[in-house]
Amino acid sequence: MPKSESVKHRSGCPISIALELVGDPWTLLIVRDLMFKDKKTFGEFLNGGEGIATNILSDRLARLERAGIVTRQRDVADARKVGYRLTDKGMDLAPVLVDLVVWSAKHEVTDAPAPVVREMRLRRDGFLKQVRQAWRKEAKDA
Amino acid sequence: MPKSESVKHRSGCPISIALELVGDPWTLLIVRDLMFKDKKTFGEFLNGGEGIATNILSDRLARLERAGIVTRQRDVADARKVGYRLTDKGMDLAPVLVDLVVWSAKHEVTDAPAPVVREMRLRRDGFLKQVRQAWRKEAKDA
DNA sequence: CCGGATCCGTTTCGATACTG
DNA sequence: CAGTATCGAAACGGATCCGG
Repeated sequence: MPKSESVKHRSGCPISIALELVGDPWTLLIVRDLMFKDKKTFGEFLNGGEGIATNILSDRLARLERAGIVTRQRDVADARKVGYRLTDKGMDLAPVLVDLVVWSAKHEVTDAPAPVVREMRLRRDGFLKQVRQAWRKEAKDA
Repeated sequence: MPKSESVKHRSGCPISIALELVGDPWTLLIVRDLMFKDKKTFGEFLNGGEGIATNILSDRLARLERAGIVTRQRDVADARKVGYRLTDKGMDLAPVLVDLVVWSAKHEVTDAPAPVVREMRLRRDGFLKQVRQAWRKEAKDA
């Protein structure tokens, strides 16, 4: 299984997608938790990802760190605590996640359409800007 | 592993994503081949997906069909040939795929930035409309 | 030949138990 | 709290076989 697949468009242009991160469900869930929620620690992912095993979580966090999508840092106050944070590269995945949430809400998930989903769909650009801004703000606080 | 994961946003809204299709790399490749290229048949996916085994391909196509993302139909002229086609639900994945291609081009793939990627990024809405139109046209021809 | 189905050795996953 | 170790179960991939 190659990491990214490159093929020829009929017009002759390569259309490649990186698979190793999006090709895995757990990875997606972690990125989503980091992006749209306040989850930052191992334990929070454990409860939020709903059913992920500790070894899998550990492995995926390591992969994401190696891929430059998240950074890992010990809490200066509490040395036991470890915090994860999306990098700029990781935040660039926001459009993908947003589209995915919107698609899921339309076709798969039976929940009543949440206001957040409506905003994602109707004010996409604004929503993305807002998420990015919140991320930057959090960086300064830390 | 649940099919879709629903959690609470800090504002109290559920943010769910369907995982069974995007969580798998092969599935994504097949959808991409269907969407952006002319690939339609089993054999074309085999060569295009670059390295997928026949049993895996068969399984993924069946899953996609069950999920209502592709349809399967025998060629009326040549009974040996089988064609696959994206449904409307499948075409709704275009935004996700486009974002993914753009992200990959920026962060992962070393290829020179293709003109198609530029168009996806700079004229996103127009590109999506164009893809959808081509899909509709193909439906009429068949 | 095309479009798969089946079998099988190998790899990976994931639940639980355990450790610092 | 933040992970490792272990081990059975599942998925993968390669080859081969089969029906039209």
